Amino acid sequence: MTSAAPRPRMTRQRREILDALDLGEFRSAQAWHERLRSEGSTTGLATVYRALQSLAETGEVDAVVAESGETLYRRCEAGEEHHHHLRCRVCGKAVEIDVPDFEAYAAAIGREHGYGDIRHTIELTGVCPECAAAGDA
Amino acid sequence: MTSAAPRPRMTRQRREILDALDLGEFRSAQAWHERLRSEGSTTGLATVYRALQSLAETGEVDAVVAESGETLYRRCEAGEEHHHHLRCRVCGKAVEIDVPDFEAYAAAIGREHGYGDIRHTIELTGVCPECAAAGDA
DNA sequence: CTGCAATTGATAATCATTGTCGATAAGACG
DNA sequence: CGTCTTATCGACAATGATTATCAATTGCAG
Ligand SMILES: [Zn+2]
Ligand SMILES: [Zn+2]
Ligand SMILES: [Zn+2]
Ligand SMILES: [Zn+2]
Repeated sequence: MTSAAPRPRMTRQRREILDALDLGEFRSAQAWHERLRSEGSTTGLATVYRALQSLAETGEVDAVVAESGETLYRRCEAGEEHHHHLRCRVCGKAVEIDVPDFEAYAAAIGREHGYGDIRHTIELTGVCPECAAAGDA
Repeated sequence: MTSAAPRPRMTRQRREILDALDLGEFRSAQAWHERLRSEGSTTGLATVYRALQSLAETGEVDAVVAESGETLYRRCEAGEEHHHHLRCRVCGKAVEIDVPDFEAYAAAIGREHGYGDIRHTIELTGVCPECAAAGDA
């Protein structure tokens, strides 16, 4: 039923974005754009937004909504399953964590209340050792 | 250390907002404002934003950031402790849920990775029975 | 009752994100 | 390889939520 997903064209811009993603932590679309520009890329901001959104939909990158409302993106381990992060509020450095049984637990709670199509969000944030030492608290 | 919190003045506007909050589900600041207006209130939008923010800081109302980036507010049970919700994506109806030991679990994971000042977010969303029946899926 | 700082509200300003649209270039096909 | 079709670009305008301004009010301490 879902129209055959037409795989995106491999343009120079998309390639650059994928590359940049490889070495980074959670950053906003604008931050990724700035980084690209600082590396000499001429890719436009709107293009970065579009690419990140598309990548997030296919699960190739993780997206989290910060308290400020900005959406932050990060490249995940290749072909990785659903998972969660412990992220530094200061520098964005993230660690993937394991939340055993939570998936099943969530579904059970939903059933218990008659809710269907359950989805969940678990975000852990803190201050990493480096940032704590630097006192950027 | 934290400057003595000067309790907010009890103005007509603040009272109205508190009252409206009593009977509601998760709604955006703008939605709460519209509701007030429809009830005859003349309270301004900026005031609603300010009141909700202030209430969220003191924990008198819960605030969650939707995927869209909007912040949604809801009045919680009086004097309630930290807790989490199972919320309907369609109508906003929410149930408070219990996530045993997660607080301790989160702190442990943080310690394990050297992260400090751990905070967490757990949001469960689904479609409530009524909305499922109505097929607004 | 007075005086003044906290609060309000209409409005302008921000800021992230999305839409527009002519120009460009993947990539299918021959 | 050339062509052709059309997804994708990018500069810029538009949107929508939230915040800042600032003069006018008004809790409320004294
Ligand atoms: Zn850090
Ligand atoms: Zn999960
Ligand atoms: Zn609550
Ligand atoms: Zn519902």
